[in-house]
Amino acid sequence: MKELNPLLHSQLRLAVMSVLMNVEEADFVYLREKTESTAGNLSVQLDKLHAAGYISIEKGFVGKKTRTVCQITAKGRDAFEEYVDALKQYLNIL
Amino acid sequence: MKELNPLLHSQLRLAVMSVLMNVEEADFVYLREKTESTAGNLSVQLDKLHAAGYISIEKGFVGKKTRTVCQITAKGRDAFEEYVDALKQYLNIL
DNA sequence: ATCATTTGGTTTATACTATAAACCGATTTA
DNA sequence: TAAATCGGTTTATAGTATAAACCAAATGAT
Repeated sequence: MKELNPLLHSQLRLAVMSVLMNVEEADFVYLREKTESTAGNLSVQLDKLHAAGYISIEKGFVGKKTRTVCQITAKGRDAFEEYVDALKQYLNIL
Repeated sequence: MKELNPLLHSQLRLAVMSVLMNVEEADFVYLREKTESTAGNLSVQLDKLHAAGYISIEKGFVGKKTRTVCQITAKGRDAFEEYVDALKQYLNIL
């Protein structure tokens, strides 16, 4: 049986990736609201996705406020699709 | 966003449930081979599924050898289907 | 007959993970 | 000025997955 990429087999990271698959970019606040997660948890999981090269993270400013913008990378896209394929084996459906 | 049932959101438990969804019953050895897991890990995860009421476990004999037979329960079936539905949200593939 | 190996598991130790609480510096509001 | 809010990060902790170590019974080898 194919392995389920453990980096993606996590509720919050999967939710983040799912959002980023369907949008050009998303900032920290938007992701926190969309995934209904706490800022702490989100921060940690974004770091892991970034460390894996699955997303890019850019910190900038809007006026005087910081803004953290995330995008999925090509590698992240591939990994997500592979994860979905592997999952299909486990579910025997979809 | 719907929660992903943490009892099912585990690689091995999900694999076990997936097998049991498609077969009338399965014994320990078959599950170990089919899921390519170690006996220790499988034993622990079967207990958890049993404790949750998702599977039944019957220990008997074939000749002089012990045989542990598992079956998915109605509750397990429901939980599995709900898990799949929730997952679809995360994967955006309705 | 006895020693070693295999079979079918269970228990236990460990390393990893997810998560929220606590925190921080800057900014806005009172 | 003080207090509350915003946008996060760091850290402490509980929970989880996993394999290693173990066990008792059965089988195989000498």
